[in-house]
Amino acid sequence: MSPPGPGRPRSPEADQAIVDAALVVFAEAGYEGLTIEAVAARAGVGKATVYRRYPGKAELVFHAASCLTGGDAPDADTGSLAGDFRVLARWLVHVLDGTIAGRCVPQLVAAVARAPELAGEHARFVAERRYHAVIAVERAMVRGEVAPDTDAELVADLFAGPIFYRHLVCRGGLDVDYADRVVDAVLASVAPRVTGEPTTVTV
Amino acid sequence: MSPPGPGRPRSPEADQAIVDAALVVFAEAGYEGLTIEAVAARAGVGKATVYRRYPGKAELVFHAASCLTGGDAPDADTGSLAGDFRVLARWLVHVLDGTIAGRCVPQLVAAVARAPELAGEHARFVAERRYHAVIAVERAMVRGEVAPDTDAELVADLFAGPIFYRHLVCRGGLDVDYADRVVDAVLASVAPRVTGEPTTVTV
DNA sequence: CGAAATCGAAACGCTCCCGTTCCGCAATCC
DNA sequence: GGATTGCGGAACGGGAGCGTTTCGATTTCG
Repeated sequence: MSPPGPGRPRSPEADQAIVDAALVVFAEAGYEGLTIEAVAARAGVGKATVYRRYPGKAELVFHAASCLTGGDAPDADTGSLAGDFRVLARWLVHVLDGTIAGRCVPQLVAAVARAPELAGEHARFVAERRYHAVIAVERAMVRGEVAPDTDAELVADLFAGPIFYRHLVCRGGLDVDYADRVVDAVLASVAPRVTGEPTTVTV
Repeated sequence: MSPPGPGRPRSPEADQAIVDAALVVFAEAGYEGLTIEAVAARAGVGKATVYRRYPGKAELVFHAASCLTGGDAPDADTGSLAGDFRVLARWLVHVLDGTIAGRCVPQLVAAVARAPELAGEHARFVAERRYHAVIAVERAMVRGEVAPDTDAELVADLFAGPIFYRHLVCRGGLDVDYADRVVDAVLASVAPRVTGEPTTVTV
């Protein structure tokens, strides 16, 4: 398929330009609003050049989505849960607020709601980020920083939830300071209770 | 406009059927995918009956969105922050998981990203729910259940964030049990520290 | 050099939706 | 009863996007 038959090989520049353009158009217009013509125009490419690579809109969007990444995850093993969380939270804020991936997320969320075939890519994108937080919690468990029965998945939600919530629902107010405050709050909730004084506030 | 000139008055049943149908179609197809024809068909109504009420798609969606509500908020003044939060969290889960409003939220999130005129309605919908959590925290401050310098807005995010996150990003796993676990974690993070033993886990 | 496949660009027929306009009937006011 | 308005349904012209097909020029392999 790719390796050389005779004839002119496909332009890698066009490959990349099409994917980039597709992500930009997707972020701006959503799945329904994305047209092949718009992508081709933005990429500076003929429509045929797009159709030569993808059978149709669905495949184009699917492949572009699979190229979505916020860049490589930082190595967040700082030695303490607080340090790890701080790195991860700031990274997440950067991905959501400073990359094309962040602008695609709202559209992706909506698209997944009605295009089950996109659900896989979406789950991958999310799990990729979620994974780091879960690992950090498990490292903290080994160190005894948190209770051994801590629910790492829940903690990951507590930590990513408010940041996504601000990005998606509240629109903005997403900065390093906010990330740090969320981290502090989550750390407080997983800090081991002082022995003998459970401080139960519940009814 | 509405009150009686001569002639047949507009059918209230059609009014309601159009709004209901618009919300269902919006939840399934999103703003770009919503067509007047689909709404009219789902409402069991002629296209002209829709156009007699709304100049076009934008106004229809806008009005339908302004009718969005998860039902009346429960009176959540239970006397303790834990009780208030439990009621609010369960109510939020119900709204997101059991009403048309919940199914519209993902589409609304995406639509707001490119239709600034919807941002107002979206902000209203969110603030309406956020308000209750902030009030609950302020009541708890008065009672001395939480520190007087607690950031009520942040706590509201900690509490709503993970639930929206599950609903929007993780897709599912949203139930009463999850709501309760989030509430417990948030309560732990705002619980006053035992005096003299700050239990700082940070580096 | 010749064959083959790509390139950007333009045009094609097709389908779908928009917004409008009719129709015949029903409901309401004067 | 007569005028007026709304009803559901069907049709219309116009525009937009799809997916395909051309075109002439370019780039690579054999």
